[in-house]
Amino acid sequence: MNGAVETYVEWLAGAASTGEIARRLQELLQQLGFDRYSYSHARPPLGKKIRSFVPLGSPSGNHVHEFLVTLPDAWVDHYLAHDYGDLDPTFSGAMTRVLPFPWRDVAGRNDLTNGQRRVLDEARDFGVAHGATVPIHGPDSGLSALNVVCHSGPQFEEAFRRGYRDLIWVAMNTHEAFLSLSEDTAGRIRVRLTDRERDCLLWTARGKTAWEVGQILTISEETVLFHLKNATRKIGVFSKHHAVVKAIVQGYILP
Amino acid sequence: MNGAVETYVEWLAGAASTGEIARRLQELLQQLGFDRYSYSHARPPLGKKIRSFVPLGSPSGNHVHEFLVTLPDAWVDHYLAHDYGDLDPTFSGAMTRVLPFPWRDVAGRNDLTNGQRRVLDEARDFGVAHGATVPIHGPDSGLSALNVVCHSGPQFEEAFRRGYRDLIWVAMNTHEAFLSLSEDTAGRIRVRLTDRERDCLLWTARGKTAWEVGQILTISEETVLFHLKNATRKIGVFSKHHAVVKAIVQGYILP
DNA sequence: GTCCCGCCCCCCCAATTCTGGGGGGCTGTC
DNA sequence: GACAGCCCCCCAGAATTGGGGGGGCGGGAC
Repeated sequence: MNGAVETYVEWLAGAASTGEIARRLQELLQQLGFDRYSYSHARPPLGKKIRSFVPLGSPSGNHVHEFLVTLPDAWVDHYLAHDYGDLDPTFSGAMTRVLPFPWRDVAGRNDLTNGQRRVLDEARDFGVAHGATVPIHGPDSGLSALNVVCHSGPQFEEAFRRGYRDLIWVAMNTHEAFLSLSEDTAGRIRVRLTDRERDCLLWTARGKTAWEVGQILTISEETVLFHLKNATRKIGVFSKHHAVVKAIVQGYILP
Repeated sequence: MNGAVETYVEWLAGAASTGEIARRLQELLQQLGFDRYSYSHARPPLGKKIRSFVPLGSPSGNHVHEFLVTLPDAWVDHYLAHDYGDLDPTFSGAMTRVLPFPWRDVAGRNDLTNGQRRVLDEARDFGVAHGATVPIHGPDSGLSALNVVCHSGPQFEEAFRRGYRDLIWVAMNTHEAFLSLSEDTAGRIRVRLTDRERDCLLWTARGKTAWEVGQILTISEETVLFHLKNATRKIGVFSKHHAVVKAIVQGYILP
Protein backbone atom coordinates (compact mmCIF):
# COMPACT_ATOMS: atom_id res chain seq x y z
CA MET A 1 0.00 0.00 0.00
CA ASN A 2 1.03 3.60 0.21
CA GLY A 3 3.73 3.83 2.79
CA ALA A 4 3.93 7.60 2.72
CA VAL A 5 0.31 7.98 3.78
CA GLU A 6 0.69 5.51 6.62
CA THR A 7 3.88 7.15 7.79
CA TYR A 8 2.19 10.53 7.82
CA VAL A 9 -0.81 9.26 9.75
CA GLU A 10 1.39 7.61 12.34
CA TRP A 11 3.43 10.77 12.66
CA LEU A 12 0.25 12.79 13.21
CA ALA A 13 -0.42 11.07 16.52
CA GLY A 14 2.55 12.84 18.01
CA ALA A 15 2.30 16.10 16.11
CA ALA A 16 2.85 19.03 18.41
CA SER A 17 1.89 22.07 16.38
CA THR A 18 -0.32 22.99 13.48
CA GLY A 19 2.64 24.50 11.67
CA GLU A 20 4.35 21.12 11.63
CA ILE A 21 1.19 19.50 10.38
CA ALA A 22 0.97 22.07 7.60
CA ARG A 23 4.51 21.28 6.43
CA ARG A 24 4.18 17.50 6.57
CA LEU A 25 0.82 17.64 4.87
CA GLN A 26 2.31 19.64 2.02
CA GLU A 27 5.09 17.09 1.60
CA LEU A 28 2.68 14.21 1.64
CA LEU A 29 0.22 15.69 -0.82
CA GLN A 30 3.07 16.45 -3.19
CA GLN A 31 4.03 12.80 -3.05
CA LEU A 32 0.46 11.97 -3.93
CA GLY A 33 0.72 14.24 -6.96
CA PHE A 34 -0.95 17.42 -5.71
CA ASP A 35 0.88 20.73 -5.77
CA ARG A 36 -0.91 22.81 -3.17
CA TYR A 37 -3.74 22.55 -0.70
CA SER A 38 -5.92 24.43 1.70
CA TYR A 39 -7.57 23.15 4.84
CA SER A 40 -10.19 25.32 6.39
CA HIS A 41 -13.38 25.40 8.39
CA ALA A 42 -16.57 26.43 6.75
CA ARG A 43 -19.33 26.42 9.27
CA PRO A 44 -20.82 28.79 9.94
CA PRO A 45 -20.57 31.55 7.37
CA LEU A 46 -23.21 33.07 9.63
CA GLY A 47 -22.02 35.36 12.38
CA LYS A 48 -18.28 34.94 12.43
CA LYS A 49 -15.81 36.55 10.12
CA ILE A 50 -12.61 34.77 9.22
CA ARG A 51 -10.02 35.73 11.76
CA SER A 52 -6.50 34.65 11.24
CA PHE A 53 -4.89 32.39 8.76
CA VAL A 54 -1.32 31.34 8.86
CA PRO A 55 0.38 30.32 5.64
CA LEU A 56 2.86 27.53 5.64
CA GLY A 57 6.21 28.52 7.08
CA SER A 58 5.27 31.23 9.50
CA PRO A 59 6.24 30.63 13.09
CA SER A 60 3.38 28.87 14.76
CA GLY A 61 4.27 27.59 18.18
CA ASN A 62 1.33 25.88 19.78
CA HIS A 63 -1.24 28.32 18.68
CA VAL A 64 -4.23 26.95 16.87
CA HIS A 65 -5.00 28.39 13.50
CA GLU A 66 -8.14 28.31 11.55
CA PHE A 67 -6.49 27.55 8.27
CA LEU A 68 -3.64 25.62 6.82
CA VAL A 69 -2.91 26.95 3.37
CA THR A 70 -0.30 26.55 0.68
CA LEU A 71 -2.28 28.11 -2.13
CA PRO A 72 -0.74 31.18 -3.79
CA ASP A 73 -0.66 34.11 -1.40
CA ALA A 74 -2.16 36.45 -3.96
CA TRP A 75 -5.21 34.27 -4.29
CA VAL A 76 -5.60 33.80 -0.57
CA ASP A 77 -5.40 37.55 0.01
CA HIS A 78 -7.90 38.19 -2.72
CA TYR A 79 -10.17 35.47 -1.35
CA LEU A 80 -10.13 36.81 2.18
CA ALA A 81 -10.38 40.45 1.11
CA HIS A 82 -13.58 39.71 -0.80
CA ASP A 83 -15.04 37.38 1.83
CA TYR A 84 -15.35 34.62 -0.72
CA GLY A 85 -15.86 32.14 2.07
CA ASP A 86 -19.56 32.85 1.94
CA LEU A 87 -19.71 32.55 -1.82
CA ASP A 88 -17.28 29.78 -2.69
CA PRO A 89 -19.27 27.07 -4.48
CA THR A 90 -16.86 24.38 -3.38
CA PHE A 91 -17.95 25.05 0.17
CA SER A 92 -21.59 24.77 -0.70
CA GLY A 93 -20.67 21.53 -2.44
CA ALA A 94 -18.97 20.29 0.69
CA MET A 95 -22.08 21.14 2.63
CA THR A 96 -24.22 18.68 0.72
CA ARG A 97 -21.73 15.94 0.02
CA VAL A 98 -19.85 13.33 1.92
CA LEU A 99 -17.44 12.09 -0.73
CA PRO A 100 -14.59 14.03 -2.38
CA PHE A 101 -15.50 15.76 -5.60
CA PRO A 102 -13.41 17.42 -8.33
CA TRP A 103 -14.04 21.06 -9.03
CA ARG A 104 -15.00 20.33 -12.62
CA ASP A 105 -18.20 18.85 -11.17
CA VAL A 106 -18.94 22.17 -9.54
CA ALA A 107 -18.02 24.21 -12.61
CA GLY A 108 -20.34 22.05 -14.67
CA ARG A 109 -23.39 22.81 -12.58
CA ASN A 110 -25.85 25.12 -14.21
CA ASP A 111 -27.40 26.53 -11.07
CA LEU A 112 -24.44 28.63 -10.00
CA THR A 113 -25.01 32.28 -9.27
CA ASN A 114 -22.93 34.88 -11.03
CA GLY A 115 -20.98 35.47 -7.85
CA GLN A 116 -20.20 31.80 -7.44
CA ARG A 117 -19.03 31.54 -11.02
CA ARG A 118 -16.87 34.60 -10.54
CA VAL A 119 -15.08 32.92 -7.65
CA LEU A 120 -14.26 29.96 -9.86
CA ASP A 121 -13.16 32.14 -12.77
CA GLU A 122 -10.96 34.30 -10.62
CA ALA A 123 -9.44 31.25 -8.96
CA ARG A 124 -8.43 30.04 -12.40
CA ASP A 125 -6.84 33.41 -13.13
CA PHE A 126 -4.73 32.96 -10.02
CA GLY A 127 -3.64 29.53 -11.16
CA VAL A 128 -6.03 27.63 -8.89
CA ALA A 129 -7.98 25.71 -11.45
CA HIS A 130 -7.56 21.95 -11.33
CA GLY A 131 -8.49 20.66 -7.94
CA ALA A 132 -10.86 18.80 -5.71
CA THR A 133 -12.59 19.27 -2.40
CA VAL A 134 -12.66 16.68 0.36
CA PRO A 135 -15.53 17.49 2.74
CA ILE A 136 -14.95 16.68 6.38
CA HIS A 137 -18.15 16.59 8.36
CA GLY A 138 -17.04 16.59 11.92
CA PRO A 139 -18.82 16.09 15.19
CA ASP A 140 -20.94 18.96 16.55
CA SER A 141 -22.08 19.90 13.06
CA GLY A 142 -18.70 21.26 12.12
CA LEU A 143 -17.79 21.33 8.47
CA SER A 144 -14.23 21.52 7.29
CA ALA A 145 -12.71 20.90 3.91
CA LEU A 146 -9.40 19.91 2.43
CA ASN A 147 -8.86 21.33 -1.04
CA VAL A 148 -6.08 19.99 -3.23
CA VAL A 149 -4.85 21.67 -6.38
CA CYS A 150 -2.64 20.80 -9.31
CA HIS A 151 -1.02 23.11 -11.82
CA SER A 152 -2.07 21.04 -14.79
CA GLY A 153 -5.34 19.36 -15.62
CA PRO A 154 -4.01 15.96 -16.69
CA GLN A 155 -1.76 15.81 -13.65
CA PHE A 156 -4.75 16.44 -11.42
CA GLU A 157 -6.92 13.85 -13.08
CA GLU A 158 -4.25 11.23 -12.70
CA ALA A 159 -3.51 12.08 -9.09
CA PHE A 160 -7.17 12.28 -8.16
CA ARG A 161 -8.06 9.03 -9.89
CA ARG A 162 -5.27 7.25 -8.07
CA GLY A 163 -5.55 8.97 -4.75
CA TYR A 164 -9.10 9.95 -3.84
CA ARG A 165 -9.34 7.29 -1.18
CA ASP A 166 -6.01 8.33 0.26
CA LEU A 167 -7.31 11.88 0.33
CA ILE A 168 -10.23 10.93 2.55
CA TRP A 169 -7.98 9.12 4.94
CA VAL A 170 -5.46 11.94 5.02
CA ALA A 171 -8.14 14.58 5.46
CA MET A 172 -9.84 12.75 8.33
CA ASN A 173 -6.64 12.10 10.20
CA THR A 174 -5.36 15.60 9.69
CA HIS A 175 -8.67 16.93 10.93
CA GLU A 176 -8.59 14.83 14.09
CA ALA A 177 -5.01 15.80 14.80
CA PHE A 178 -5.85 19.42 14.21
CA LEU A 179 -8.84 19.27 16.53
CA SER A 180 -6.91 17.48 19.24
CA LEU A 181 -4.47 20.38 19.23
CA SER A 182 -7.25 22.87 19.76
CA GLU A 183 -7.40 24.21 23.27
CA ASP A 184 -10.99 23.24 23.76
CA THR A 185 -10.35 19.53 23.76
CA ALA A 186 -6.91 19.79 25.29
CA GLY A 187 -8.01 20.72 28.77
CA ARG A 188 -11.14 18.67 28.81
CA ILE A 189 -11.75 16.62 31.91
CA ARG A 190 -14.25 13.88 31.43
CA VAL A 191 -16.55 13.58 34.40
CA ARG A 192 -18.48 10.57 35.53
CA LEU A 193 -22.20 11.09 35.25
CA THR A 194 -24.67 8.64 36.70
CA ASP A 195 -27.39 7.08 34.55
CA ARG A 196 -30.07 9.25 36.10
CA GLU A 197 -28.05 12.37 35.51
CA ARG A 198 -27.68 11.43 31.88
CA ASP A 199 -31.38 10.63 31.61
CA CYS A 200 -32.34 13.99 33.01
CA LEU A 201 -29.91 15.85 30.78
CA LEU A 202 -31.11 13.91 27.78
CA TRP A 203 -34.76 14.74 28.22
CA THR A 204 -33.95 18.29 29.14
CA ALA A 205 -32.00 18.56 25.90
CA ARG A 206 -35.14 17.37 24.15
CA GLY A 207 -37.00 20.31 25.52
CA LYS A 208 -38.77 18.88 28.53
CA THR A 209 -39.20 20.77 31.76
CA ALA A 210 -38.15 19.20 35.02
CA TRP A 211 -41.74 18.28 35.75
CA GLU A 212 -42.14 16.58 32.37
CA VAL A 213 -38.88 14.70 32.78
CA GLY A 214 -40.22 13.49 36.11
CA GLN A 215 -43.33 12.16 34.39
CA ILE A 216 -41.24 10.44 31.73
CA LEU A 217 -38.89 8.80 34.21
CA THR A 218 -41.68 8.32 36.77
CA ILE A 219 -39.82 10.17 39.45
CA SER A 220 -40.72 13.43 41.11
CA GLU A 221 -39.87 16.83 39.71
CA GLU A 222 -37.75 17.47 42.78
CA THR A 223 -35.61 14.46 42.04
CA VAL A 224 -35.12 15.56 38.46
CA LEU A 225 -33.97 18.94 39.71
CA PHE A 226 -31.71 17.17 42.14
CA HIS A 227 -30.04 15.15 39.41
CA LEU A 228 -29.77 18.16 37.14
CA LYS A 229 -28.19 20.16 39.89
CA ASN A 230 -25.60 17.46 40.46
CA ALA A 231 -24.93 17.04 36.75
CA THR A 232 -24.56 20.78 36.27
CA ARG A 233 -22.08 20.93 39.12
CA LYS A 234 -20.12 17.94 37.83
CA ILE A 235 -19.88 19.35 34.35
CA GLY A 236 -18.61 22.53 35.88
CA VAL A 237 -21.10 25.13 34.71
CA PHE A 238 -23.77 27.24 36.35
CA SER A 239 -26.89 26.79 34.31
CA LYS A 240 -28.92 24.01 32.89
CA HIS A 241 -28.61 25.41 29.38
CA HIS A 242 -24.87 25.33 29.55
CA ALA A 243 -24.82 21.89 31.10
CA VAL A 244 -27.00 20.49 28.35
CA VAL A 245 -24.88 22.09 25.64
CA LYS A 246 -21.64 20.83 27.12
CA ALA A 247 -23.11 17.39 27.66
CA ILE A 248 -23.90 17.25 23.96
CA VAL A 249 -20.64 18.75 22.72
CA GLN A 250 -18.61 16.45 24.88
CA GLY A 251 -20.59 13.44 23.85
CA TYR A 252 -22.27 12.53 27.12
CA ILE A 253 -25.67 12.53 25.51
CA LEU A 254 -27.07 12.52 22.00
CA PRO A 255 -29.54 15.27 21.26
CA MET B 1 -6.22 -3.18 -4.35
CA ASN B 2 -9.35 -4.70 -3.01
CA GLY B 3 -11.53 -5.50 -5.96
CA ALA B 4 -14.50 -6.56 -3.86
CA VAL B 5 -14.82 -3.14 -2.29
CA GLU B 6 -14.62 -1.36 -5.62
CA THR B 7 -17.15 -3.71 -7.15
CA TYR B 8 -19.53 -3.09 -4.28
CA VAL B 9 -19.17 0.68 -4.50
CA GLU B 10 -19.80 0.64 -8.23
CA TRP B 11 -22.81 -1.59 -7.73
CA LEU B 12 -24.20 0.80 -5.10
CA ALA B 13 -24.72 3.51 -7.71
CA GLY B 14 -27.50 1.45 -9.25
CA ALA B 15 -28.88 -0.13 -6.10
CA ALA B 16 -32.64 -0.06 -6.08
CA SER B 17 -33.66 -1.03 -2.58
CA THR B 18 -32.27 -0.93 0.91
CA GLY B 19 -32.88 -4.64 1.27
CA GLU B 20 -30.47 -5.30 -1.60
CA ILE B 21 -27.93 -3.01 -0.05
CA ALA B 22 -28.24 -4.84 3.23
CA ARG B 23 -27.53 -8.18 1.55
CA ARG B 24 -24.60 -7.00 -0.55
CA LEU B 25 -23.12 -5.17 2.40
CA GLN B 26 -23.23 -8.33 4.46
CA GLU B 27 -21.47 -10.25 1.70
CA LEU B 28 -18.80 -7.61 1.34
CA LEU B 29 -18.10 -7.24 5.04
CA GLN B 30 -17.77 -10.99 5.34
CA GLN B 31 -15.14 -10.90 2.64
CA LEU B 32 -13.36 -8.24 4.66
CA GLY B 33 -13.39 -10.57 7.65
CA PHE B 34 -16.35 -9.26 9.65
CA ASP B 35 -19.20 -11.53 10.59
CA ARG B 36 -22.06 -9.16 11.19
CA TYR B 37 -22.87 -5.49 11.11
CA SER B 38 -25.40 -2.85 11.97
CA TYR B 39 -25.99 0.44 10.25
CA SER B 40 -28.17 2.88 12.05
CA HIS B 41 -28.86 6.53 12.68
CA ALA B 42 -28.22 8.20 15.98
CA ARG B 43 -29.60 11.41 14.66
CA PRO B 44 -31.50 11.20 11.44
CA PRO B 45 -30.44 13.72 8.82
CA LEU B 46 -32.69 16.75 8.69
CA GLY B 47 -35.39 16.53 6.15
CA LYS B 48 -35.16 12.81 5.72
CA LYS B 49 -37.93 10.78 7.14
CA ILE B 50 -36.66 7.43 8.18
CA ARG B 51 -39.28 5.09 9.39
CA SER B 52 -39.19 1.53 10.44
CA PHE B 53 -36.60 -1.06 11.14
CA VAL B 54 -36.41 -4.16 9.01
CA PRO B 55 -33.82 -6.84 9.60
CA LEU B 56 -32.00 -8.41 6.72
CA GLY B 57 -34.05 -10.96 4.90
CA SER B 58 -37.55 -9.68 5.40
CA PRO B 59 -39.36 -8.59 2.30
CA SER B 60 -38.33 -5.02 1.71
CA GLY B 61 -39.50 -3.63 -1.59
CA ASN B 62 -38.66 0.01 -1.81
CA HIS B 63 -39.45 0.82 1.72
CA VAL B 64 -36.93 2.83 3.62
CA HIS B 65 -35.56 1.33 6.77
CA GLU B 66 -34.05 2.93 9.74
CA PHE B 67 -31.59 0.17 10.31
CA LEU B 68 -29.70 -2.35 8.33
CA VAL B 69 -28.83 -5.06 10.75
CA THR B 70 -27.38 -8.51 10.70
CA LEU B 71 -26.61 -8.72 14.38
CA PRO B 72 -28.31 -11.54 16.30
CA ASP B 73 -32.07 -11.00 16.46
CA ALA B 74 -32.15 -11.62 20.17
CA TRP B 75 -29.72 -8.81 20.80
CA VAL B 76 -31.50 -6.43 18.46
CA ASP B 77 -34.83 -7.13 20.14
CA HIS B 78 -33.31 -6.65 23.55
CA TYR B 79 -31.61 -3.45 22.41
CA LEU B 80 -34.77 -1.96 21.00
CA ALA B 81 -36.96 -3.11 23.86
CA HIS B 82 -34.73 -1.32 26.35
CA ASP B 83 -34.21 1.78 24.25
CA TYR B 84 -30.48 1.32 24.36
CA GLY B 85 -30.09 3.82 21.54
CA ASP B 86 -29.95 6.61 24.11
CA LEU B 87 -27.47 4.77 26.25
CA ASP B 88 -25.18 2.99 23.82
CA PRO B 89 -21.67 4.28 24.48
CA THR B 90 -20.55 3.49 20.94
CA PHE B 91 -22.95 6.17 19.77
CA SER B 92 -21.55 8.72 22.15
CA GLY B 93 -18.14 7.75 20.85
CA ALA B 94 -19.29 8.35 17.30
CA MET B 95 -20.56 11.70 18.44
CA THR B 96 -17.09 12.98 19.25
CA ARG B 97 -14.98 11.16 16.71
CA VAL B 98 -14.40 11.14 13.01
CA LEU B 99 -12.29 8.01 12.61
CA PRO B 100 -13.37 4.41 13.17
CA PHE B 101 -12.66 3.10 16.63
CA PRO B 102 -12.71 -0.40 18.11
CA TRP B 103 -15.08 -1.05 20.98
CA ARG B 104 -12.23 -1.97 23.28
CA ASP B 105 -11.41 1.74 23.28
CA VAL B 106 -14.89 2.47 24.60
CA ALA B 107 -14.82 -0.32 27.16
CA GLY B 108 -11.55 1.05 28.47
CA ARG B 109 -12.92 4.47 29.26
CA ASN B 110 -13.38 5.18 32.94
CA ASP B 111 -16.21 7.67 32.68
CA LEU B 112 -18.93 5.27 31.61
CA THR B 113 -22.11 5.15 33.60
CA ASN B 114 -23.36 1.86 34.97
CA GLY B 115 -26.02 1.76 32.29
CA GLN B 116 -23.52 2.31 29.50
CA ARG B 117 -21.33 -0.44 30.85
CA ARG B 118 -24.35 -2.68 31.11
CA VAL B 119 -25.05 -2.21 27.41
CA LEU B 120 -21.53 -3.33 26.58
CA ASP B 121 -21.69 -6.26 28.99
CA GLU B 122 -25.03 -7.44 27.73
CA ALA B 123 -23.86 -7.11 24.15
CA ARG B 124 -21.04 -9.47 24.99
CA ASP B 125 -23.48 -11.92 26.52
CA PHE B 126 -25.35 -11.92 23.23
CA GLY B 127 -22.14 -12.62 21.34
CA VAL B 128 -21.62 -9.06 20.20
CA ALA B 129 -18.26 -8.36 21.75
CA HIS B 130 -15.47 -7.82 19.29
CA GLY B 131 -16.30 -4.96 17.01
CA ALA B 132 -15.76 -1.44 15.89
CA THR B 133 -17.81 1.62 15.09
CA VAL B 134 -17.40 3.68 11.96
CA PRO B 135 -18.94 7.11 12.57
CA ILE B 136 -20.58 8.74 9.59
CA HIS B 137 -21.09 12.44 10.04
CA GLY B 138 -23.23 13.44 7.16
CA PRO B 139 -24.34 16.76 5.81
CA ASP B 140 -27.55 18.01 7.41
CA SER B 141 -26.09 17.31 10.83
CA GLY B 142 -26.95 13.66 10.55
CA LEU B 143 -25.01 11.15 12.57
CA SER B 144 -25.05 7.55 11.51
CA ALA B 145 -22.78 4.67 12.32
CA LEU B 146 -21.72 1.40 10.81
CA ASN B 147 -20.84 -1.18 13.42
CA VAL B 148 -18.97 -4.31 12.45
CA VAL B 149 -18.63 -7.35 14.64
CA CYS B 150 -16.58 -10.54 14.70
CA HIS B 151 -17.20 -13.69 16.69
CA SER B 152 -13.64 -13.94 17.87
CA GLY B 153 -11.28 -11.31 19.17
CA PRO B 154 -8.20 -12.25 17.16
CA GLN B 155 -10.26 -12.45 13.99
CA PHE B 156 -11.58 -8.96 14.63
CA GLU B 157 -8.16 -7.48 15.35
CA GLU B 158 -6.80 -8.92 12.15
CA ALA B 159 -9.74 -7.80 10.02
CA PHE B 160 -9.83 -4.35 11.58
CA ARG B 161 -6.10 -3.84 11.23
CA ARG B 162 -6.26 -4.79 7.58
CA GLY B 163 -9.55 -3.17 6.72
CA TYR B 164 -10.25 -0.01 8.67
CA ARG B 165 -9.60 2.17 5.66
CA ASP B 166 -11.90 0.04 3.54
CA LEU B 167 -14.52 0.36 6.25
CA ILE B 168 -14.59 4.13 5.97
CA TRP B 169 -14.97 3.99 2.24
CA VAL B 170 -17.67 1.34 2.43
CA ALA B 171 -19.54 3.19 5.18
CA MET B 172 -19.51 6.50 3.33
CA ASN B 173 -20.67 5.04 0.07
CA THR B 174 -23.33 2.89 1.71
CA HIS B 175 -24.57 5.92 3.57
CA GLU B 176 -24.84 8.00 0.41
CA ALA B 177 -26.64 5.24 -1.42
CA PHE B 178 -28.98 4.73 1.51
CA LEU B 179 -29.83 8.39 1.76
CA SER B 180 -30.44 8.72 -1.94
CA LEU B 181 -33.05 5.98 -1.56
CA SER B 182 -34.77 7.64 1.36
CA GLU B 183 -37.61 9.91 0.62
CA ASP B 184 -36.97 13.58 0.80
CA THR B 185 -39.85 14.70 2.91
CA ALA B 186 -41.04 18.12 1.97
CA GLY B 187 -37.49 19.42 1.87
CA ARG B 188 -35.92 20.28 5.11
CA ILE B 189 -37.23 23.34 6.79
CA ARG B 190 -34.36 25.67 7.42
CA VAL B 191 -35.57 28.69 9.26
CA ARG B 192 -34.06 32.09 8.76
CA LEU B 193 -32.64 33.44 11.97
CA THR B 194 -31.57 37.04 12.21
CA ASP B 195 -28.08 37.99 13.33
CA ARG B 196 -29.29 39.08 16.72
CA GLU B 197 -31.24 35.90 17.23
CA ARG B 198 -28.11 33.88 16.50
CA ASP B 199 -26.05 36.09 18.78
CA CYS B 200 -28.46 35.60 21.64
CA LEU B 201 -28.66 31.85 21.08
CA LEU B 202 -24.90 31.62 20.88
CA TRP B 203 -24.23 33.34 24.17
CA THR B 204 -27.07 31.49 25.80
CA ALA B 205 -25.49 28.24 24.62
CA ARG B 206 -22.32 29.37 26.34
CA GLY B 207 -24.15 29.56 29.60
CA LYS B 208 -24.94 33.25 29.87
CA THR B 209 -28.19 34.49 31.33
CA ALA B 210 -30.32 36.91 29.38
CA TRP B 211 -28.99 39.78 31.46
CA GLU B 212 -25.38 38.81 30.77
CA VAL B 213 -26.04 38.43 27.07
CA GLY B 214 -27.47 41.91 27.16
CA GLN B 215 -24.25 43.20 28.70
CA ILE B 216 -22.16 41.38 26.11
CA LEU B 217 -24.18 42.66 23.17
CA THR B 218 -24.79 46.03 24.87
CA ILE B 219 -28.53 45.74 24.55
CA SER B 220 -31.09 45.40 27.30
CA GLU B 221 -32.08 42.16 28.93
CA GLU B 222 -35.58 42.64 27.60
CA THR B 223 -34.32 42.77 24.04
CA VAL B 224 -32.35 39.60 24.53
CA LEU B 225 -35.47 37.90 25.80
CA PHE B 226 -37.33 39.30 22.83
CA HIS B 227 -34.86 37.80 20.36
CA LEU B 228 -34.76 34.51 22.21
CA LYS B 229 -38.52 34.32 22.17
CA ASN B 230 -38.59 34.90 18.44
CA ALA B 231 -35.80 32.42 17.80
CA THR B 232 -37.48 29.79 19.95
CA ARG B 233 -40.70 30.27 18.05
CA LYS B 234 -38.96 30.14 14.66
CA ILE B 235 -37.09 26.98 15.51
CA GLY B 236 -40.37 25.47 16.51
CA VAL B 237 -39.84 24.54 20.11
CA PHE B 238 -41.15 25.72 23.45
CA SER B 239 -38.16 26.24 25.63
CA LYS B 240 -34.86 27.97 25.48
CA HIS B 241 -33.01 24.77 26.27
CA HIS B 242 -34.52 23.03 23.36
CA ALA B 243 -33.98 25.99 21.07
CA VAL B 244 -30.31 26.16 21.95
CA VAL B 245 -29.86 22.45 21.44
CA LYS B 246 -31.62 22.46 18.08
CA ALA B 247 -29.71 25.53 16.98
CA ILE B 248 -26.49 23.66 17.63
CA VAL B 249 -27.56 20.36 16.16
CA GLN B 250 -28.89 21.99 13.04
CA GLY B 251 -25.77 24.06 12.63
CA TYR B 252 -27.19 27.51 13.19
CA ILE B 253 -24.60 28.21 15.83
CA LEU B 254 -21.40 26.57 16.94
CA PRO B 255 -21.13 25.92 20.66
C1' DG C 1 -41.61 59.88 -4.00
C1' DT C 2 -44.38 56.66 -0.44
C1' DC C 3 -45.48 52.40 1.77
C1' DC C 4 -44.55 48.11 3.69
C1' DC C 5 -41.77 44.72 5.86
C1' DG C 6 -38.01 42.82 8.21
C1' DC C 7 -34.96 43.72 11.65
C1' DC C 8 -33.66 45.74 15.79
C1' DC C 9 -34.52 47.91 20.08
C1' DC C 10 -37.15 48.93 24.46
C1' DC C 11 -40.92 48.26 28.00
C1' DC C 12 -44.83 45.78 30.94
C1' DC C 13 -47.05 41.83 33.31
C1' DA C 14 -48.65 37.30 35.41
C1' DA C 15 -47.55 32.63 35.75
C1' DT C 16 -44.26 29.22 35.72
C1' DT C 17 -39.70 27.34 36.20
C1' DC C 18 -35.05 27.17 37.76
C1' DT C 19 -31.06 28.04 41.06
C1' DG C 20 -28.68 26.86 44.99
C1' DG C 21 -28.90 25.90 49.37
C1' DG C 22 -30.65 22.72 53.11
C1' DG C 23 -32.77 18.19 55.17
C1' DG C 24 -33.89 13.27 54.98
C1' DG C 25 -33.91 7.79 53.60
C1' DC C 26 -33.31 3.47 50.87
C1' DT C 27 -30.64 0.18 48.39
C1' DG C 28 -26.61 -1.90 46.86
C1' DT C 29 -21.24 -2.81 46.66
C1' DC C 30 -16.55 -2.64 48.39
C1' DG D 1 -19.21 0.63 57.83
C1' DA D 2 -18.38 3.79 54.33
C1' DC D 3 -19.82 5.23 49.98
C1' DA D 4 -22.19 5.75 45.60
C1' DG D 5 -26.35 5.97 43.47
C1' DC D 6 -30.94 7.01 43.68
C1' DC D 7 -35.11 9.02 45.57
C1' DC D 8 -37.97 12.58 48.06
C1' DC D 9 -38.97 17.14 50.35
C1' DC D 10 -38.52 22.45 51.62
C1' DC D 11 -37.50 27.34 50.63
C1' DA D 12 -36.28 32.12 48.92
C1' DG D 13 -34.72 34.62 45.20
C1' DA D 14 -33.87 34.79 40.46
C1' DA D 15 -34.81 33.72 35.70
C1' DT D 16 -37.79 32.32 31.97
C1' DT D 17 -42.24 31.91 29.39
C1' DG D 18 -45.69 33.87 26.60
C1' DG D 19 -48.53 37.35 25.94
C1' DG D 20 -49.04 42.42 25.05
C1' DG D 21 -47.50 47.48 23.71
C1' DG D 22 -44.36 50.78 21.46
C1' DG D 23 -40.58 53.30 17.95
C1' DG D 24 -36.73 53.66 14.56
C1' DC D 25 -34.13 52.31 10.42
C1' DG D 26 -33.21 50.77 5.72
C1' DG D 27 -34.23 48.44 1.43
C1' DG D 28 -37.26 46.97 -2.04
C1' DA D 29 -41.82 47.36 -4.23
C1' DC D 30 -45.07 50.30 -6.32
